[in-house]
Amino acid sequence: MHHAARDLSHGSRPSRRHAMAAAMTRYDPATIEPKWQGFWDKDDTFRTPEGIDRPKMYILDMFPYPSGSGLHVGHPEGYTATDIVARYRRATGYDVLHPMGWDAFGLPAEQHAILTGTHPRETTAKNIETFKRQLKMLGFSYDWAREVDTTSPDYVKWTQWIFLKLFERGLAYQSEIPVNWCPALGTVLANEEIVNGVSERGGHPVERIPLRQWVLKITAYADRLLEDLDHVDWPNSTRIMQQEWIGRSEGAEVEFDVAGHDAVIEVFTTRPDTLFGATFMVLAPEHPLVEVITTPEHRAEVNAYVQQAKNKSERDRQASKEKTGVFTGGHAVNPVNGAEVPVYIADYVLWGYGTGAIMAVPAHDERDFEFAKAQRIPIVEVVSKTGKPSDSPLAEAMVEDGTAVNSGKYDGLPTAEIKKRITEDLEAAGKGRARVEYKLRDWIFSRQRYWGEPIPIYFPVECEGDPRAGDAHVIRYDQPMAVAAKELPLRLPELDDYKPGEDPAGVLARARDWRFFQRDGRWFARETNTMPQWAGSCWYYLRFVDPHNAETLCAPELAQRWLPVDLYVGGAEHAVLHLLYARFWHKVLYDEGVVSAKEPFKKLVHQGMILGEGGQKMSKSRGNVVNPDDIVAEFGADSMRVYEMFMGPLEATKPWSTSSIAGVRRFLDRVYAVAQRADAEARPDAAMTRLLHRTIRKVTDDIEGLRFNTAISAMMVLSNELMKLDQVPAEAIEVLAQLLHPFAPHLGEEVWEMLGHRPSIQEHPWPSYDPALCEEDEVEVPVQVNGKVRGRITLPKDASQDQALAAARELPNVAAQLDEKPLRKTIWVPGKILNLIV
RNA sequence: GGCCGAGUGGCGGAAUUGGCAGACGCGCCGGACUCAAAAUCCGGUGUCCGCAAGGACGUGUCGGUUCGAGUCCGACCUCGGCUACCA
Repeated sequence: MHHAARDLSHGSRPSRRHAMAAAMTRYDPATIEPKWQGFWDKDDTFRTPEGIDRPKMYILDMFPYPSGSGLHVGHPEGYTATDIVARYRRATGYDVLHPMGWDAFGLPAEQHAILTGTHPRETTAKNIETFKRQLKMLGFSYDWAREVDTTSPDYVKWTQWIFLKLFERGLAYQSEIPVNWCPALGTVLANEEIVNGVSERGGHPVERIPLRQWVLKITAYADRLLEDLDHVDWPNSTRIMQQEWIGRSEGAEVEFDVAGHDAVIEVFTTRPDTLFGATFMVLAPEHPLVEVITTPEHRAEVNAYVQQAKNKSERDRQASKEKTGVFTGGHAVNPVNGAEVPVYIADYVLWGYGTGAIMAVPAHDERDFEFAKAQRIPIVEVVSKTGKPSDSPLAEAMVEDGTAVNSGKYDGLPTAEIKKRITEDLEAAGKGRARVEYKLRDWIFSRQRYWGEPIPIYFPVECEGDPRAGDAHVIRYDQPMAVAAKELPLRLPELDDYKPGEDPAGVLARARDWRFFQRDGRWFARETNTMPQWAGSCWYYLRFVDPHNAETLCAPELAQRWLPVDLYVGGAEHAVLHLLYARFWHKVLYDEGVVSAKEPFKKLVHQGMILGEGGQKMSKSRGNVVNPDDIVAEFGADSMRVYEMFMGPLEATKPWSTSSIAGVRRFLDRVYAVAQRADAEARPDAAMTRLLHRTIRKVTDDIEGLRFNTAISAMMVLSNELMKLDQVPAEAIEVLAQLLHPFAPHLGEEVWEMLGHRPSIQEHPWPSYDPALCEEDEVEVPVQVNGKVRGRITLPKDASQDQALAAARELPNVAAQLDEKPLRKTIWVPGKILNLIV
């Protein structure tokens, strides 16, 4: 244990007499919590140290979107967890970076602006103020000098700077692509922002129209994003989700000549080994060859199907799993055997993946099997488990590996082998080659909104007069030009009206004075799209490292000092999108030389959801929302913090219980009460010494393992034992205060001060334990007969089997059993159990 | 349908490596203090049988491995989250 921490030389030394004589004061969080929050502010207790001689620890929360409704009880869960680790690490000699900021661009403030005319900037500032007040009220040890706000011009400048780097590297490009246009929201949505065919926010219908968009080439980083998942300490489920999202698959592209046309249908398949079983082909309805190969007698039917597929919303496509499609009348030639197979169109083939066309092998693909059944297309088995073709027709698709059959010269080869051989042969014949496909698509990066970062690009304008006056003009979108870095940030124009218009160019298109400008006598037009909300959160962890740097987004030596983030805590809902986008930008910045760590977040933990009292999701409509302001007013911030950590494992979903938080408050009341009885003369006896050491060990280990619920339980046990003492050793209270302070920092500081020490408690070294003092001299060991406990014996901790057996024979219960039957076997696990088999 | 996770008292949960199931807290019951109540403190509290000593049963279900299973293996049931025609 650290003896320096017991220096009682200054301040009032609490004596037993003193404590007994003075009237006991009640624990009053409403007084002590503001007191210590004021002290921390004045003392600058949580400023991030700037030296480099001590080990560093970067502990980060997913920063919140400051919504109008203020903090939810779910927020403090993760924030308390990281705060405990931050305070614990400071006390154990680390330089800690623990910052907080605001992901403040976003639709709600803009929607509010549309309704009320209030500028989103004002709404956002007000909401930030509320959030910050609430976070301060909870006593989190953030270094507020590093606060960042993604909407501040200073921050936007660097978000735009990163965009320019992406543009320079060819990773940001424009594309005229069918996008998810949501008329109600007046914007385009990313695939991820659509759930069940309607917008994630608001549930509005979404239609697909072709529009010019900015797209980020995240697919160029697919392999690195995949491979580096092996080097992060993340929840397995999250790594799997990212792997599946990236969706790498190895296969081959194969060319099928179209019979009677000078055209080729290119397909991607992961099963080139099943080529001999390809009994038909399917094109996506959007495939350009549909026009070419459709025969006159099928044209009407095909056109109708294409039209129907176009009108079908994503939701309708998903609603039915039934395989529909029509025959085009065209045929294609299988390159391995020259067979002519019919070509269909069907909407189960997606235009956005692979080549938008497949070779269909009904015998070995469930979807093709269903389609073939519906269309009465022959099914040819080319893989079998036994190495021989089946006697009866297949009842379902056989999708597993096996041995090739009905495949000409490849018969008898195992699946892996024929895949390789057939791909090589196709390549030699110029009819195919190995190919890797990803589910991951490039990231549609533009939004037609106001409250986002303007994309720092402009275009030449061909115009006879003044485009601001509405004179006819042509914007040369094919000649995008980067805004000069020294002109950043490119600020948003002021508007009177934020309503989305019918113009898919976005709200900013209406700000003509902003949009058009003249330079050297020529007109130019700014990009009117803004960035999606993800942009700011892609790199905020980096800005926290060097938040006020005006020269660069983050000095490389500081990035080197602090990155990667050692512990990142946030909701599982960001398992894919935010975490994948941030990793992508990080890797670009790595290539750019800004950061030297390959991955931004080393260890990641998702806190679980907090449900309402009844076990239901908290929601306004259920009326079961718990407001942190109310809880703090009634029980105090420390009770709220300790309760949220005591509810259960950090990662678990768990229901709120107001009577349980009252129990936690009683625990803190008792700590405060017993602290007033601290006696500097009293010494802990052997049993208390052992308990102290064991508690230090348990709490230390549990904090490191993020098992806060069991750490709190151990401290409750300690305080219960201290309550029983007539004379309470001050050194025991010191230990309790130190162990408790990361969880209940205000009470920790208060007790520390009551003991006569100078604040802050976290500047005093964390207590250490002696493993030898944790051990009992004697252990109580259960005695089993035939696996059932029949009694207990108390033995020295290193007792032998013979000693144990002798002691066991003394137990009447055991002796009776042993008298009846002979002892056949003895199992002795020292210190754990004695099991006698009779 | 696929993937991931979880099923333990009235409730939240504990048991980190196969070794006393139910730590700690809530709730409930009893007691002390009080004229009384609240607060606080003390004791009890898995279920069943028993006056008791004690015994039987018990970690979603069924089976297996083991001296011994909440923990390991196999099959299944239920709940939650994510995902959903990616060739």
